[in-house]
Amino acid sequence: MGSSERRARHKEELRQRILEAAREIIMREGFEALTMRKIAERVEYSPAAIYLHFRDRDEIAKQLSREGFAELFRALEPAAAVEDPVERLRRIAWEYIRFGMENPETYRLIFMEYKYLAVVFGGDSKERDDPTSRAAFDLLVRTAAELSLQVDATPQQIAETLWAAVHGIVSLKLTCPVFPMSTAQELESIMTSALLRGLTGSGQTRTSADSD
Amino acid sequence: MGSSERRARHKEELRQRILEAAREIIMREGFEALTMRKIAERVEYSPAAIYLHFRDRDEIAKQLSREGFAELFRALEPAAAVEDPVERLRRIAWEYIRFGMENPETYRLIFMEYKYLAVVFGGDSKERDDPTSRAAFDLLVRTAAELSLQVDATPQQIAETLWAAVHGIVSLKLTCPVFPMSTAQELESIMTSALLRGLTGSGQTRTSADSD
DNA sequence: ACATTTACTAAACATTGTTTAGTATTTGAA
DNA sequence: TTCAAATACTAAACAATGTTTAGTAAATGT
Repeated sequence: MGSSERRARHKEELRQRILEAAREIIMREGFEALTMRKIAERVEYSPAAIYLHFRDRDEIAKQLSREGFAELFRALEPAAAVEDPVERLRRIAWEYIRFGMENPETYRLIFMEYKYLAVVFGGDSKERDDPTSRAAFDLLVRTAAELSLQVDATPQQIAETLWAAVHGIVSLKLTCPVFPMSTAQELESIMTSALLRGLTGSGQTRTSADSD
Repeated sequence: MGSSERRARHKEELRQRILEAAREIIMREGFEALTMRKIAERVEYSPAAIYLHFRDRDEIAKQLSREGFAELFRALEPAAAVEDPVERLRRIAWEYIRFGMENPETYRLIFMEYKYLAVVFGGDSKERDDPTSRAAFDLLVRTAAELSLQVDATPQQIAETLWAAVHGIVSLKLTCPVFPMSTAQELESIMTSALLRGLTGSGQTRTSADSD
């Protein structure tokens, strides 16, 4: 009987519909507006039905966080293919910030909501960290290793520093759009220029405003 | 009759007790654990009584955010008095990060909780921004203006970039203590060295691990 | 002395996440 | 076919939240 397969397929389909509904709610009204009842209404099931597919609300958020990270990773892939390591870092920073500014709720979910970053990056002892996240970060570490550094730090530390720098720009702009008066892209340009120059000692000054 | 004054004093006292209770709850159990009922229990009044002193829960959080910012400002004052602008920035960055790591819940409230940064920095059209925040930021801008810049950016932009950089380190570490494997202070040292070198073109390499 | 303001509470309301108990429906074998 | 067991689902309840309402008791000012 292939009927059990049909049922499994149906179940998976509903699971996806739940995630899709959750995504839509978050995009439209923000993460804090995500309620089980709203999801239930959107998929036209009772609230209790959702618990047959996800342990709790957190499970849904975690899954969305994982998928959001994968999406970010995909957005960075073209930049990661650039030959020159310095230019590669510029492009990665630029695309990272663009992703954050264009997908504020996704970014907030992954990197700013207490609890969900640990899901992606491990440390939450229970769950193993998503291999995607390691792959993404290794990208940075390997690129950092290609630079001729003028600073006493490991590639891992350089990568973490670069990440913190761009994350700082995005998270600040998302938390308070008006105060850092410069745009995220302006800050990115200054940050990247200064950091790369400080790290490598080389005097590149051109802006990376070529993409888009 | 001084009795009305006594009543006013008593009222102000209760207001302070409410704030104090809220502070304690946040410190002990985090911001999300802050409930009106818990505050009420701690000050030994009914939950409704709190609404006689604060419009809603948000008002309490906003007030704590303002006070937290003032506290941060005080923590930075010694660093702001340093003569040499480069060393001053190093010290400010160091103390900023120390404050964030030692007061994670306060930092989260001020800079990471959606809604409250706008309170401190204006932009929330209704409320005028706290003069303290402008003063604090002007400190950075003025110091940036003292640097001999090798980069095409205004002091305001430099200041915003520096702020984003240290904020990135703190917020990343607070959101996921385990992943950025380096300590906040290690990242700060690398970040500051690279940024300052990139901005000024000068080759300072010493670490700022002198304080504490 | 007495109307009014002030300080307060008990109880209710609406909204959350989540659980429980129960009901159809489907499945898989006797 | 028949029927126990698993499956998919819901209605209703529960507990916790922020906030409001209606009412009470005491202090205040005239």
